[in-house]
Amino acid sequence: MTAPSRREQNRIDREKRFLAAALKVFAEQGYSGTTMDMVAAEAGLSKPTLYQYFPSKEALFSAMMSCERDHMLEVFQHPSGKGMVADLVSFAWDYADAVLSPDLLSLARLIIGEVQRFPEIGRAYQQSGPDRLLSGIMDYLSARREAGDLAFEDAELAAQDLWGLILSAPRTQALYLPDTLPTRAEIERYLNNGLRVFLKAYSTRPEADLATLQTLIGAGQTKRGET
Amino acid sequence: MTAPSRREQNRIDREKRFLAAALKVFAEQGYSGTTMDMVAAEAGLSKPTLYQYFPSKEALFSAMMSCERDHMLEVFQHPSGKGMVADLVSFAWDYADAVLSPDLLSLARLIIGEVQRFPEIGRAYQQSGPDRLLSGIMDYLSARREAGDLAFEDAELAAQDLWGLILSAPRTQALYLPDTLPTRAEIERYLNNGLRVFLKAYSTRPEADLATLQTLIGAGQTKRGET
Amino acid sequence: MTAPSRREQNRIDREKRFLAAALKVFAEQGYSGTTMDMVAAEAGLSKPTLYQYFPSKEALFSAMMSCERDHMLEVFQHPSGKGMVADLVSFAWDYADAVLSPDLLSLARLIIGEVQRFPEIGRAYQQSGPDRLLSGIMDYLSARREAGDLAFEDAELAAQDLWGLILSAPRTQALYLPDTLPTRAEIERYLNNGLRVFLKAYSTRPEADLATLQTLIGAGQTKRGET
Amino acid sequence: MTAPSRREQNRIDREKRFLAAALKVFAEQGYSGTTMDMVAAEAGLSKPTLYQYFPSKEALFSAMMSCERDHMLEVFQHPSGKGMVADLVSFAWDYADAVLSPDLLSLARLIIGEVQRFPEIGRAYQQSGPDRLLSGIMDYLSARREAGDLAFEDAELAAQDLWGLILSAPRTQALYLPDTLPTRAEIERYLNNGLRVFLKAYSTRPEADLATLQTLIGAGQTKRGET
DNA sequence: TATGAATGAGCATTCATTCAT
DNA sequence: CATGAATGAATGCTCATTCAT
Repeated sequence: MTAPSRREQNRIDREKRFLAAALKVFAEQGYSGTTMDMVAAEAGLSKPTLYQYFPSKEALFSAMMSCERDHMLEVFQHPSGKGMVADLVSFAWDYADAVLSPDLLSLARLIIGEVQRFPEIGRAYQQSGPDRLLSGIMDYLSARREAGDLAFEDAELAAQDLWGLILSAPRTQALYLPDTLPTRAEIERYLNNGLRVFLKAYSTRPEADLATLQTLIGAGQTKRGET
Repeated sequence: MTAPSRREQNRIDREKRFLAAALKVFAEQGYSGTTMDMVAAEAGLSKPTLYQYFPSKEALFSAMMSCERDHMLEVFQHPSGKGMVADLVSFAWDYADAVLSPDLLSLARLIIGEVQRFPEIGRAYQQSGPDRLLSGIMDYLSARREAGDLAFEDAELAAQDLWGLILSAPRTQALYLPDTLPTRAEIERYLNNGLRVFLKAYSTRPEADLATLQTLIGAGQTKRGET
Repeated sequence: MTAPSRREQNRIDREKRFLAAALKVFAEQGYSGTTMDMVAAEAGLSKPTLYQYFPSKEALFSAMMSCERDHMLEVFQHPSGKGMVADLVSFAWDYADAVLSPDLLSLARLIIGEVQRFPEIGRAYQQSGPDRLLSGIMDYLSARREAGDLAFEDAELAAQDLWGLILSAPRTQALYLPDTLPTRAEIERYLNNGLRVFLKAYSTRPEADLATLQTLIGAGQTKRGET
Repeated sequence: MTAPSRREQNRIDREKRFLAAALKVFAEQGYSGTTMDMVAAEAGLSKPTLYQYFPSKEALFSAMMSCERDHMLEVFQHPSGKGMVADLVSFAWDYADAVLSPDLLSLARLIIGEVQRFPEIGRAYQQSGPDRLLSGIMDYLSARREAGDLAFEDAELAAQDLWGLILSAPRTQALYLPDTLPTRAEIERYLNNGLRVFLKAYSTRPEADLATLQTLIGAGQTKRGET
């Protein structure tokens, strides 16, 4: 495993700069609204250099999307070990932070807006983002079913229910209203309510879990630090 | 009430043709990706004629959006009178048919993709589409709470939960995968599951309602005709 | 000589309206900057009607120019009979009023600006405007030479000298500075000075004539009413 | 003082080519009649390249005008030292050559034709062309008055008289008849006559000066080489 | 006859892409 | 290798001109 030469390193740096610039500009302006000049300028390099790294606008777009797909994997968290309700609260906040972050929302808007022209990208994003997230949830929920904490037949449906209860409303709204991100308080409202419904429907001992949830809420443990 | 002259009628027809063409092309290509030539060609008329009706690309886009917003109001249904579970099943299919129709999905993708450049349009769509739908659900659920069938504190959250349980998953997927619309069977799966969870969490007599739901499902009454 | 029918009269009226509109718009916007829509709108009629009277933009332009050429003939005055100096003063003011009128200046700018593309029009204007004016001056000056009041060999040169002394400076300036027409006082200054030089150079009794001029100036008879 | 790099030189060359092309095409076609394609083609370069140098048609027009205004300053001459009459003859020919050159006439027509749409340009031209020329004449005439050769009160009027006597007629005609420039003989006729009238009116010893003028004319010294 | 409506051709301007340095 | 400079092919929009009513 030889260390990359200085030249090679330089090359990689530039590529990253172009990809970061592309992400920013494409997310802000959309595919057709983005010009190669904008990307080059944002990267602080020249247009021919950009073309040396990516042979066309479309290639740049695809490469940027692949790159983002890779980045997205890092969202998933491990259970805290403080019990299911605490785990779910923790997961929920992690998902909310990720899914409602301005950057990811911009990216999602971009993909949704361009998906008819680049169907592969929609599929790729679906597989690497939502699908992976969903399967992470599924794994956890299945483990809890094994542990006797939850009861359900179809883990996928249960996971989708959790996601839908917790994040569907704020995310849909955030997609349509880019200048009014939900506040922490609003997120908390959706989150607590969603978890409550989820536990009512899926917990094997709903009263206890709802009480625990209430405790966590009362203790302010569901609230995260303001930005 | 004079009938519109032939001239006037012609004018209205052409305007409609342009708006329909604009909807199609904008939905397929996005705002920047759409050219006035494309719209004119799709409408079977010439570009200067298009400009006689709409003074700019942006005006055409806005007019098309207003027009679509007006169309969207017609979705709402009245309760069937056959009981709450039957009502909910009926509502659910109506919403699913509307929300998952290719045309409305295309329009939603367009709006989401352009919302950073046209924030007003996102707001307008939110108000005339989702908000109105949500308030329709809220009204019905509140009535049922009055009737003692449901129990909840916050009608808005309850309505959002219903929507999120039933349609969040297929709609999110449909947004990302434009060429693979969910089948009726898949929709049915989400729908039945969502209603089950909703009833478990919100019904004042969950067992009875779940049984009713099961009956409706067993009787195939939740399935609608294939396209 | 039958009177024109009402139809015919209507036709002539419309033509005049179009020509007047064309004069106004062409003078303001230049040839290329003028659109047939502008002319039709200014005339309060429709574009096809305009085309019924003039088969093309160029034809309209030429017709308007011919029409204006005909109008220009009416400027010339007859001697007042109060003596040469009074005549010259009177002529000078008449010329100044005509040549420095905003409308004629606009027309002159239009012709000068378009003369490379429409050389005939420059020639036509030259013949019907300046040339005719010049020959009027020549006739008067020649008569005065016959009467022994003036001495010169070449009447054309004498006439051009008179014109150049009196109007060259304010007219040149007015052509270049369309928003600052010379005031009556400025015109008077050029005019009195020009006449003085002319008389010094051409009069057979310069002292007497200069004294007369001084008298007229002193009596304020060279000043005309302010606009 | 570093020499400009080859790149820089190239840039300057191209800019000059564009400006020269713009002068030619604008002068021939007027502002609205000129297309950026024409200018680019005349310069032998492409339209986008033209836009790289000048961000808009209007900017190109203004830049060209500024450039021409700078060129105009070089016309002024110094007295020959052979006496006032010889000086005036020399001046007169210099002015005539400049003012009646096809290029300057074209430029003047362009400015006059566009001055209503670009009033600043008319003012700028007036200041850098005619005003400067006039003040040069005024200075010389004032010096001669100091020397006792001329008598007048208002130097500006005297200078304008000189200009008007000498050049008003041929220049006015040349503006209107672009394809028939005055011949040298015609210019000479206007010139000699104008100087004669000027000396008659302003010289302190008219007979002597007129005789000198006659001598210079007789000696053919007022004639310049044919083009 | 007069006009609302329609359009082919063009114009200012921009963009993805390539070449020469 | 990196870049300033160049361009063919659009793109939004307009105009002179024509048709159908």
